[in-house]
Amino acid sequence: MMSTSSTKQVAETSGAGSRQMILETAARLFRREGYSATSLRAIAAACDMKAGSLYYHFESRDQIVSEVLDIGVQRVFDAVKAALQALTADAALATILHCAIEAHLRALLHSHDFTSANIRILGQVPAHVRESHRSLRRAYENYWLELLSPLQRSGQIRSGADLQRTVYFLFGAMNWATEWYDERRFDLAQVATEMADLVVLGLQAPVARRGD
Amino acid sequence: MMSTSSTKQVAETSGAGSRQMILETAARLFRREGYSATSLRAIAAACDMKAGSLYYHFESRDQIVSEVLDIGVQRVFDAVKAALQALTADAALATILHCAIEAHLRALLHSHDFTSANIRILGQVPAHVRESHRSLRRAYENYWLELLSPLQRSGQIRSGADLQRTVYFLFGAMNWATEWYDERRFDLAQVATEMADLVVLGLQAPVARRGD
DNA sequence: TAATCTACCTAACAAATGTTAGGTAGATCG
DNA sequence: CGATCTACCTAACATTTGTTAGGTAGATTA
Repeated sequence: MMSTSSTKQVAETSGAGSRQMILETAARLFRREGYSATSLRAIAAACDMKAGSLYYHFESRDQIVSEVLDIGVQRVFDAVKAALQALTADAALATILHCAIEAHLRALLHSHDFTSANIRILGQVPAHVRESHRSLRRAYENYWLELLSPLQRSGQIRSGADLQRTVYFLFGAMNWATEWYDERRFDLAQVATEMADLVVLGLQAPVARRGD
Repeated sequence: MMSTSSTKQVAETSGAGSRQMILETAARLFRREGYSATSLRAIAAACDMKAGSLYYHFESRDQIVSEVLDIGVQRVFDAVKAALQALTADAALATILHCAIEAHLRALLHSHDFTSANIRILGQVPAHVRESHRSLRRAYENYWLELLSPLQRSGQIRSGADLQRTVYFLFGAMNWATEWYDERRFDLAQVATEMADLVVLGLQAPVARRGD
């Protein structure tokens, strides 16, 4: 089990030291204000520090944002992998997709600034930062492709569906939730179920473009 | 009233007007670099001007970004409305959705910096700019809701689908294309067809969660 | 011709930026 | 005890930022 600390987050951030706190603060500000609008002084101030002190823990601003980006994808990746490993090997399309979608949405939306920050600022960071981050993103994308691929070969997904684009559509529908999801107005499990219903029905049925 | 308007009208309608050029340049840079990273000096330089000159045409940087945002949504809005007006009143779900999705994607992705800029920078602009832009976005969202609503009442869309969330999912899948679409690698009509297939099948079939 | 208007320009402003150099209180250690 | 290490601090640097004030060449108008 995890530690028995009553306030886990405080215990973790203060226990693991300032470095982790800086990363979490940076992720929160990057997500809310964007990349360029988040200065080192703002990050430092939110940590009760001064800007120069950040250089004790990091070599540059780019290194901070780079780590924030990587952590963001890794958290979603790990969450989805863990959720799917709990399924049996012969799980059906609907089960697999619902499980993966809910895990992705939960990691993305529930108090994880890293994941939301990743979605929002990736298009704003300097090219070399984005480049060094690309392999991890590619790996996560491939993970989804290899999740769907056997389902198409076994006939559970109609052969007409292009899996590459399907994954893009799915990522879009899920990641866009960072723009509208509000945990006070929506229930995450219900959103995940609705999205899974839509996609499962859209993928498994045979194509019938005219009439019904 | 219309007497000596020849000069004025030429200046207004010719694309050579500096004001329009500034807006187009700003949209292009906002899209590529993000909001905070695009300075007035950069916009001006790309127009062969100096930063101070922009204040002859605009009151502030906020006004420029505000107009860019509005134009972005308005272009997509107009394109979708025009495409749907070409349909007959009794068009089926599949036809309507395919038409609307293709129009949205085409306006979003084909050489329209305004539309892509809108998607990318909306989350980065100051709150009061985003606020003044909200009614237009809300109007476009409602347009889609009122597009789907009669289709659900007539039974073409299963009653279990929540239309509000469905529109969110759709916007996500479509708008996310700004992150991966490359006109050299994909065919827009095909992407639109695949997305429409997925969504139409997902919406029209009855919910059947287990087997078939 | 003289006056005005258009569409820019230059130059400066205060504030904010990432980054660096050097200093320092307090803990740890030989 | 003194030495070293940790984790910050202050103060400055060269740029860059949005914005403003005032100027000006050229076209238009009276």
